[in-house]
Amino acid sequence: MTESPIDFSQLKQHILKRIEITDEEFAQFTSMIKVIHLNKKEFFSQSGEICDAQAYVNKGCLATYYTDDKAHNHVIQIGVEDWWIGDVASFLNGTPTRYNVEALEECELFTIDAISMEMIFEKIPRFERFFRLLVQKAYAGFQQRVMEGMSKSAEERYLDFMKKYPGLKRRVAQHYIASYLGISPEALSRIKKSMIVRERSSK
Amino acid sequence: MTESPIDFSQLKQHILKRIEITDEEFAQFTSMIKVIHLNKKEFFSQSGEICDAQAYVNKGCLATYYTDDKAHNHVIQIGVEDWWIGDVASFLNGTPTRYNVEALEECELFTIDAISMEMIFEKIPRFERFFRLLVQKAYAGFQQRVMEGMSKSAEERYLDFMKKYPGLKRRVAQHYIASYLGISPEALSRIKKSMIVRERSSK
DNA sequence: CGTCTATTTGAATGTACTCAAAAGCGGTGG
DNA sequence: CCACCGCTTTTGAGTACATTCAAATAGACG
Repeated sequence: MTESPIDFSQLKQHILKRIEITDEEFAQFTSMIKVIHLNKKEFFSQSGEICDAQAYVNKGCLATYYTDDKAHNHVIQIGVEDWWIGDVASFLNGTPTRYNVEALEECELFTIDAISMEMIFEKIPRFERFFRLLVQKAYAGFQQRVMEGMSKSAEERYLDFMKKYPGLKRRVAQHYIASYLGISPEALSRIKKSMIVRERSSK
Repeated sequence: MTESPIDFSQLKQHILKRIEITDEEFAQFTSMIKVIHLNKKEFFSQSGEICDAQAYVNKGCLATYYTDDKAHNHVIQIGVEDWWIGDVASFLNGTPTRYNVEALEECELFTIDAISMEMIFEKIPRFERFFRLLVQKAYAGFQQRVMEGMSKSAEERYLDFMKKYPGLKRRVAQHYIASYLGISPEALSRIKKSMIVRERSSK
């Protein structure tokens, strides 16, 4: 039986951009990692569960959303290659998550659970810094996004979205993008249309 | 010259609810604290500055808001007695804050800057946990608030607000509350009116 | 090729916004 | 103590933007 070798090079670059580690330390880290493969529409985690792992997206794309009382979904975040996903609050506190994390494409994830993370922190304290930076970045990014949601029009937010996630609109269904932008799918369709019309008439 | 003694009892209770510390450790902590007094409309911190301190609200009430391109203010958070305020991202990363933190009443704040915080962490590592819990709570609370903003009507959010901050509407100007709820002052005025009308007709 | 789902379009509705004016409230000074 | 000033809140009118529901079209996939 042959194990296919796993390519961690993207993850390694990701970490090296933030902290310094040796090959050996990286190997210790990857030895804790579980590789998870998700098909489109499968879940990494679902509302009500404890999200006791964080996942590095090596390939693919996922949406984090929550479902409100009226059974409407609200996409909080879209994660693509080289991002981390998973509910940080649930991970850190051990409380149930309110989010669903769903694969929008076939995905390859590298996951690490809270216990392994603790072990890594003990062995290689610099990882604590790495993880703290991750959480801070998640928090700051979320704040940024919310502030933009409050002050920009839906069209501006759509333009920002396309800048932030180049090429993504060809990969994920529009209604996920609409939800991410905080509008209905119909509204997004109309915004796109009006942008095209304006584009044409300006030539 | 007589120093008036500072009453830290509320802060002590606040901390004891979360971690165990001795009187001596608490004294070490308070020795790092600066007491700040703010009059109504004065700022604890302003956009563009580095917010290198966190503040415990011993008395009074403040709003954290940011000002967008169109010079509109958006209240992100309202902090009252027994809360912490200050931009966590700016504090941790040393980056300029995008927020203004303004006193809505006369306030007494107990502040601790990043360097003192580091020193406390070294002397009393349990404070690291305390602070981490604080950040996590801020993050989780912010997420919660945003999720509610997305799924609830303005009226529901107003009802939630009054439950969360009992008595506060008598203390702060309505337009701050409106901004916190994500609506215009006029809209809030109308919502209140329609609630009263409905109230009356249901009797 | 047919079926299922996603997207677009249409029409009517609603919610909140802007701008403008009036009313209310609180504090200050005569 | 009252009159006035400035600021906040309320009310009104018109408008913009996105929503809902329903139907038509387009796309994806077996």
